[in-house]
Amino acid sequence: MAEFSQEAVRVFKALAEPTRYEMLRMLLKCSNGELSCREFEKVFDLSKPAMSHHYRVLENAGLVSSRKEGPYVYYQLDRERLERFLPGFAQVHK
Amino acid sequence: MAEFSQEAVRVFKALAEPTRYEMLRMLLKCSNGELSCREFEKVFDLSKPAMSHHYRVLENAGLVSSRKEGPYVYYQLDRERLERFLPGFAQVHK
DNA sequence: TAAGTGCTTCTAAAAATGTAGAAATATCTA
DNA sequence: TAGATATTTCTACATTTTTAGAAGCACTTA
Repeated sequence: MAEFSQEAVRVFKALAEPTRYEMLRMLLKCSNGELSCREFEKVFDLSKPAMSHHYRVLENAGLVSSRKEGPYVYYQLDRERLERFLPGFAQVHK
Repeated sequence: MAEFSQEAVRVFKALAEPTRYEMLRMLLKCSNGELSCREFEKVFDLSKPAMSHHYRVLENAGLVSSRKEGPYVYYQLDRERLERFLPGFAQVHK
Protein backbone atom coordinates (compact mmCIF):
# COMPACT_ATOMS: atom_id res chain seq x y z
CA MET A 1 0.00 0.00 0.00
CA ALA A 2 1.31 3.40 -0.96
CA GLU A 3 2.60 5.62 1.77
CA PHE A 4 0.03 8.31 1.11
CA SER A 5 -2.76 5.79 1.51
CA GLN A 6 -1.36 4.53 4.78
CA GLU A 7 -1.20 8.05 6.12
CA ALA A 8 -4.68 8.77 4.83
CA VAL A 9 -6.07 5.77 6.70
CA ARG A 10 -4.34 6.99 9.85
CA VAL A 11 -5.95 10.40 9.41
CA PHE A 12 -9.38 8.85 8.92
CA LYS A 13 -8.86 6.63 11.94
CA ALA A 14 -8.01 9.66 14.03
CA LEU A 15 -11.30 11.31 13.13
CA ALA A 16 -13.40 8.16 13.27
CA GLU A 17 -14.08 8.70 16.96
CA PRO A 18 -16.53 11.23 18.38
CA THR A 19 -14.20 12.75 20.97
CA ARG A 20 -11.36 13.34 18.55
CA TYR A 21 -13.69 14.56 15.82
CA GLU A 22 -15.07 17.18 18.20
CA MET A 23 -11.60 18.12 19.39
CA LEU A 24 -10.62 18.91 15.84
CA ARG A 25 -13.76 20.93 15.29
CA MET A 26 -13.05 22.91 18.44
CA LEU A 27 -9.57 23.67 17.15
CA LEU A 28 -11.01 24.77 13.83
CA LYS A 29 -13.49 27.11 15.46
CA CYS A 30 -11.25 28.66 18.09
CA SER A 31 -10.04 32.14 17.35
CA ASN A 32 -6.42 32.12 18.47
CA GLY A 33 -5.57 28.86 16.73
CA GLU A 34 -4.80 26.77 19.77
CA LEU A 35 -6.52 25.30 22.80
CA SER A 36 -5.24 24.08 26.12
CA CYS A 37 -6.02 20.66 27.47
CA ARG A 38 -8.15 22.28 30.17
CA GLU A 39 -10.58 23.58 27.58
CA PHE A 40 -10.99 20.09 26.20
CA GLU A 41 -11.50 18.71 29.67
CA LYS A 42 -14.30 21.19 30.25
CA VAL A 43 -16.17 19.65 27.31
CA PHE A 44 -15.38 15.94 27.53
CA ASP A 45 -16.17 13.89 30.59
CA LEU A 46 -13.17 11.61 30.37
CA SER A 47 -10.26 10.74 32.57
CA LYS A 48 -6.87 12.38 32.08
CA PRO A 49 -5.30 9.22 30.70
CA ALA A 50 -8.13 8.85 28.20
CA MET A 51 -7.72 12.44 27.08
CA SER A 52 -3.98 11.97 26.84
CA HIS A 53 -4.54 8.95 24.63
CA HIS A 54 -6.74 10.92 22.25
CA TYR A 55 -4.22 13.75 22.03
CA ARG A 56 -1.58 11.26 21.03
CA VAL A 57 -3.72 9.67 18.34
CA LEU A 58 -4.28 13.09 16.80
CA GLU A 59 -0.57 13.86 17.06
CA ASN A 60 0.43 10.53 15.52
CA ALA A 61 -1.87 11.31 12.62
CA GLY A 62 0.01 14.58 12.27
CA LEU A 63 -3.15 16.63 12.66
CA VAL A 64 -2.09 18.53 15.75
CA SER A 65 1.11 19.57 17.40
CA SER A 66 1.60 20.46 21.04
CA ARG A 67 3.44 23.11 22.94
CA LYS A 68 4.13 23.15 26.64
CA GLU A 69 3.86 26.43 28.48
CA GLY A 70 4.43 26.13 32.17
CA PRO A 71 2.34 23.28 33.50
CA TYR A 72 -0.17 23.33 30.65
CA VAL A 73 -0.09 21.84 27.18
CA TYR A 74 -1.51 23.70 24.22
CA TYR A 75 -2.59 22.02 21.01
CA GLN A 76 -2.48 23.52 17.55
CA LEU A 77 -4.12 22.30 14.42
CA ASP A 78 -1.93 21.57 11.40
CA ARG A 79 -4.20 23.15 8.83
CA GLU A 80 -1.86 22.42 5.97
CA ARG A 81 -1.89 18.71 6.62
CA LEU A 82 -5.64 18.71 7.18
CA GLU A 83 -6.07 20.40 3.83
CA ARG A 84 -3.76 17.92 2.15
CA PHE A 85 -5.71 14.87 3.25
CA LEU A 86 -9.15 16.36 3.82
CA PRO A 87 -9.56 19.45 1.69
CA GLY A 88 -12.69 21.35 2.57
CA PHE A 89 -13.01 19.81 6.03
CA ALA A 90 -12.97 23.24 7.61
CA GLN A 91 -15.83 24.41 5.40
CA VAL A 92 -17.99 21.32 5.71
CA HIS A 93 -17.54 20.27 9.31
CA LYS A 94 -18.08 23.70 10.82
CA MET B 1 -23.99 15.32 19.21
CA ALA B 2 -25.46 16.79 16.06
CA GLU B 3 -26.75 14.42 13.45
CA PHE B 4 -24.31 15.64 10.83
CA SER B 5 -21.40 14.96 13.14
CA GLN B 6 -22.63 11.46 13.89
CA GLU B 7 -22.90 10.70 10.21
CA ALA B 8 -19.51 12.24 9.58
CA VAL B 9 -17.91 9.97 12.19
CA ARG B 10 -19.59 6.99 10.52
CA VAL B 11 -18.14 8.05 7.17
CA PHE B 12 -14.66 8.42 8.66
CA LYS B 13 -14.98 5.05 10.37
CA ALA B 14 -15.88 3.45 7.06
CA LEU B 15 -12.70 4.78 5.46
CA ALA B 16 -10.45 4.20 8.46
CA GLU B 17 -9.65 0.68 7.30
CA PRO B 18 -7.25 -0.17 4.45
CA THR B 19 -9.55 -2.58 2.60
CA ARG B 20 -12.51 -0.22 2.55
CA TYR B 21 -10.35 2.79 1.72
CA GLU B 22 -8.99 0.94 -1.31
CA MET B 23 -12.45 -0.25 -2.32
CA LEU B 24 -13.63 3.33 -2.45
CA ARG B 25 -10.60 4.35 -4.47
CA MET B 26 -11.28 1.55 -6.92
CA LEU B 27 -14.83 2.77 -7.32
CA LEU B 28 -13.57 6.29 -7.92
CA LYS B 29 -11.17 5.19 -10.58
CA CYS B 30 -13.39 2.77 -12.46
CA SER B 31 -14.78 4.01 -15.72
CA ASN B 32 -18.35 2.72 -15.74
CA GLY B 33 -19.10 3.86 -12.20
CA GLU B 34 -19.64 0.48 -10.64
CA LEU B 35 -17.75 -2.66 -9.76
CA SER B 36 -18.85 -6.19 -9.07
CA CYS B 37 -17.87 -8.04 -5.96
CA ARG B 38 -15.70 -10.33 -8.08
CA GLU B 39 -13.45 -7.47 -9.05
CA PHE B 40 -12.92 -6.66 -5.39
CA GLU B 41 -12.20 -10.28 -4.62
CA LYS B 42 -9.50 -10.30 -7.28
CA VAL B 43 -7.68 -7.59 -5.37
CA PHE B 44 -8.26 -8.43 -1.72
CA ASP B 45 -7.25 -11.76 -0.26
CA LEU B 46 -10.12 -12.06 2.16
CA SER B 47 -12.90 -14.53 2.76
CA LYS B 48 -16.37 -13.92 1.37
CA PRO B 49 -17.84 -13.17 4.80
CA ALA B 50 -15.10 -10.63 5.44
CA MET B 51 -15.76 -8.93 2.12
CA SER B 52 -19.49 -8.97 2.78
CA HIS B 53 -18.87 -7.28 6.10
CA HIS B 54 -16.87 -4.48 4.48
CA TYR B 55 -19.53 -3.91 1.81
CA ARG B 56 -22.11 -3.46 4.53
CA VAL B 57 -19.98 -0.98 6.47
CA LEU B 58 -19.64 1.15 3.34
CA GLU B 59 -23.35 0.86 2.67
CA ASN B 60 -24.29 1.77 6.24
CA ALA B 61 -22.14 4.85 5.89
CA GLY B 62 -24.15 5.66 2.80
CA LEU B 63 -21.08 5.77 0.60
CA VAL B 64 -22.11 2.99 -1.76
CA SER B 65 -25.30 1.38 -2.95
CA SER B 66 -25.69 -2.05 -4.41
CA ARG B 67 -27.56 -3.60 -7.27
CA LYS B 68 -28.13 -7.25 -7.86
CA GLU B 69 -27.94 -8.55 -11.39
CA GLY B 70 -28.30 -12.26 -11.61
CA PRO B 71 -26.09 -13.93 -9.08
CA TYR B 72 -23.69 -11.02 -8.80
CA VAL B 73 -23.82 -7.82 -6.80
CA TYR B 74 -22.61 -4.54 -8.22
CA TYR B 75 -21.58 -1.61 -6.09
CA GLN B 76 -21.89 2.03 -6.99
CA LEU B 77 -20.31 5.00 -5.32
CA ASP B 78 -22.58 7.76 -4.02
CA ARG B 79 -20.47 10.65 -5.24
CA GLU B 80 -22.89 13.24 -3.97
CA ARG B 81 -22.67 11.98 -0.43
CA LEU B 82 -18.91 11.62 -0.65
CA GLU B 83 -18.67 15.21 -1.77
CA ARG B 84 -20.95 16.36 1.04
CA PHE B 85 -18.84 14.86 3.80
CA LEU B 86 -15.44 14.71 2.12
CA PRO B 87 -15.24 17.35 -0.57
CA GLY B 88 -12.19 16.94 -2.72
CA PHE B 89 -11.65 13.31 -1.79
CA ALA B 90 -11.76 12.29 -5.43
CA GLN B 91 -9.03 14.77 -6.31
CA VAL B 92 -6.76 14.06 -3.39
CA HIS B 93 -7.03 10.29 -2.97
CA LYS B 94 -6.59 9.44 -6.61
C1' DT C 1 13.54 21.89 49.72
C1' DA C 2 8.73 20.60 50.14
C1' DA C 3 4.13 20.62 48.62
C1' DG C 4 0.85 21.20 45.02
C1' DT C 5 -0.62 20.95 40.23
C1' DG C 6 -0.77 19.02 35.54
C1' DC C 7 0.29 15.65 32.32
C1' DT C 8 2.15 11.14 30.79
C1' DT C 9 3.27 6.25 31.16
C1' DC C 10 2.24 1.73 32.77
C1' DT C 11 -1.04 -1.73 33.52
C1' DA C 12 -5.28 -3.95 33.18
C1' DA C 13 -9.99 -4.46 31.81
C1' DA C 14 -14.01 -3.55 28.89
C1' DA C 15 -15.80 -2.62 24.35
C1' DA C 16 -15.55 -2.55 19.46
C1' DT C 17 -13.82 -4.34 15.19
C1' DG C 18 -12.05 -7.65 11.78
C1' DT C 19 -11.90 -12.28 10.33
C1' DA C 20 -13.23 -16.98 8.84
C1' DG C 21 -15.93 -21.51 8.93
C1' DA C 22 -20.44 -23.39 8.57
C1' DA C 23 -25.03 -23.03 7.37
C1' DA C 24 -28.72 -20.66 4.96
C1' DT C 25 -30.67 -18.16 1.09
C1' DA C 26 -31.04 -16.91 -3.72
C1' DT C 27 -30.13 -17.43 -8.62
C1' DC C 28 -28.82 -19.60 -12.85
C1' DT C 29 -28.43 -23.59 -15.91
C1' DA C 30 -28.81 -28.23 -17.52
C1' DT D 1 -36.25 -30.41 -10.40
C1' DA D 2 -31.34 -31.08 -9.39
C1' DG D 3 -26.95 -29.31 -9.09
C1' DA D 4 -23.69 -25.57 -9.25
C1' DT D 5 -22.55 -20.93 -8.14
C1' DA D 6 -22.78 -16.49 -5.47
C1' DT D 7 -23.73 -14.01 -1.49
C1' DT D 8 -25.39 -13.29 3.23
C1' DT D 9 -26.20 -14.56 8.03
C1' DC D 10 -24.85 -16.83 12.20
C1' DT D 11 -21.34 -17.88 15.34
C1' DA D 12 -17.03 -17.74 17.46
C1' DC D 13 -12.50 -16.06 18.06
C1' DA D 14 -8.43 -12.90 17.72
C1' DT D 15 -6.99 -8.31 17.47
C1' DT D 16 -7.43 -3.52 18.21
C1' DT D 17 -9.24 0.36 20.59
C1' DT D 18 -11.01 2.87 24.44
C1' DT D 19 -10.94 3.72 29.14
C1' DA D 20 -9.48 4.39 34.01
C1' DG D 21 -6.57 3.70 38.31
C1' DA D 22 -1.94 3.95 40.05
C1' DA D 23 2.50 5.54 39.79
C1' DG D 24 5.91 8.65 37.96
C1' DC D 25 7.85 12.86 35.91
C1' DA D 26 8.07 17.93 35.23
C1' DC D 27 7.10 22.44 36.57
C1' DT D 28 5.67 26.15 39.82
C1' DT D 29 5.46 28.33 44.11
C1' DA D 30 5.75 28.91 49.01
